Amino acid sequence: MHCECEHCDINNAFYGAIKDASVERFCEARMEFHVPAGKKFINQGDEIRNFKYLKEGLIKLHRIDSNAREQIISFGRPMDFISIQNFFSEKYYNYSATALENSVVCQFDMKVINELIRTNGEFAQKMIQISSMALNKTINTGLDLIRKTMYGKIAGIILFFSNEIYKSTEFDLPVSRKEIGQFTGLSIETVIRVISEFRKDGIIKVYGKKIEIIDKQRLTAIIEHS
Amino acid sequence: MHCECEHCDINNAFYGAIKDASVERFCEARMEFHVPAGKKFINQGDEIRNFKYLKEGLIKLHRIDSNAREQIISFGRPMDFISIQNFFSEKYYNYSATALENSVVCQFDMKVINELIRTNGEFAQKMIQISSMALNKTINTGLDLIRKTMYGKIAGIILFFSNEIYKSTEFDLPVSRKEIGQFTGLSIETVIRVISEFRKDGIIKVYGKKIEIIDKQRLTAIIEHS
DNA sequence: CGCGGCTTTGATGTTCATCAAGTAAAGTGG
DNA sequence: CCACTTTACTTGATGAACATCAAAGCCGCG
Repeated sequence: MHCECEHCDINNAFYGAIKDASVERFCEARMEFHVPAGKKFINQGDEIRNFKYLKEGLIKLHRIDSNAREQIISFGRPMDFISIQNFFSEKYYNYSATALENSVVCQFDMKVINELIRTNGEFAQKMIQISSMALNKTINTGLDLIRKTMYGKIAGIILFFSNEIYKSTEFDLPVSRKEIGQFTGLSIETVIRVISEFRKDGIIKVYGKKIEIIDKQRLTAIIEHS
Repeated sequence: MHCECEHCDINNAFYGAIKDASVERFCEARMEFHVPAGKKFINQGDEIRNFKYLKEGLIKLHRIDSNAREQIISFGRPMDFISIQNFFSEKYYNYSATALENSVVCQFDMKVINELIRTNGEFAQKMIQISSMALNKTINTGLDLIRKTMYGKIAGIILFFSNEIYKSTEFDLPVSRKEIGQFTGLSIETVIRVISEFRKDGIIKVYGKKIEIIDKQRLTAIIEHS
């Protein structure tokens, strides 16, 4: 049987550490499945049985906070490791994962990953590096969210989708106003009001979910000085 | 030469993975130094040359945010890995570290750590686990801080020092009102006002830096419901 | 059709920052 | 040792940032 992993993007970026024979083993332990937009595929409280990463699509990681409010932790893109957050330190997921767009998820048995870490030093190093990057990113985005005003927060998430996800000044928002609120910590109404103000000020154009950025420089300035 | 690491707390919790001969090597690569309270021993922008952990004392990790404001990221306790945050993914520190109490820091050369990860699977696994726990903790405390009201935030930090650091209902705050503001995202005046209110309501007693918790239950309730 | 969820706008009130002013404590130089 | 600055702390007054409540339009879906 031919192994598809050899041609996978992930392989080049990450499994480069795994040589020849190991790739075969890895491949066999792999399972790939499609998740339609809107479907939740990890439930907060689920036992962690395997290691998942996102091959294609867009997802959100979210949880119920101590006040029983839904809260979005982060967005996941292709190449992101979905399970990294507490895979190695907890027994149960303390967050849920839901697809925002049709997505493809790959997963491996825990044992295979753990064995690789123990037996393949290069692999272990890569893993630590990725975990470290994730921590770093989380700290930065988290800390930034604390201090910014509502304008800075909304400008930030618009530019995030524009720059990081869609690489275009015109795109369909993959999240509802409510979800933007859940991510930024703002109420729905505040989210809507800020978006409306940006529209009235000619910074963006809005057609329902569709956003067109008119004055990117001003959006950036709002973030900086907020 | 006799190796002191054998009797170090850290050794039991972490270096248990390192057997016999390796401990010697580890020990030789180790450097230990004292940091007096108030002294900054890592500067944001410094090159990362070695791996540090806190042996004794209390420190803060802090940074200058995008608005040139000082911001406290987290507090570090004995057994905490100071360098974990971006040791494995960045070349320069993106945060500073300052001692809040007289502290003792141990450090190792990067090469030794990296070599151990590559050659000692068990060590690598421990490292990933610790990194994962740090990420997990950061996410939880960070996300919690976003949503809470000023009462919840202040109650939270008081209970943090009481429960996690000093294990007592009576202790000297190791941070100024200003630093509490830098950690919680509140202004100094707000911090002071909330502390005053807690005092007037008979929840705590305050003598300058000294805090005595009178009604712990109520403090906890404030956090929960805030 | 009617129902529920998402969106929008307005009115109102709470939470919090900022400005201003003053006190206390602690170091600094003569 | 005292005048002197500096730093931490405190309180009040004011306004800005934001949540909440209420009402209504829109849209997809059974």
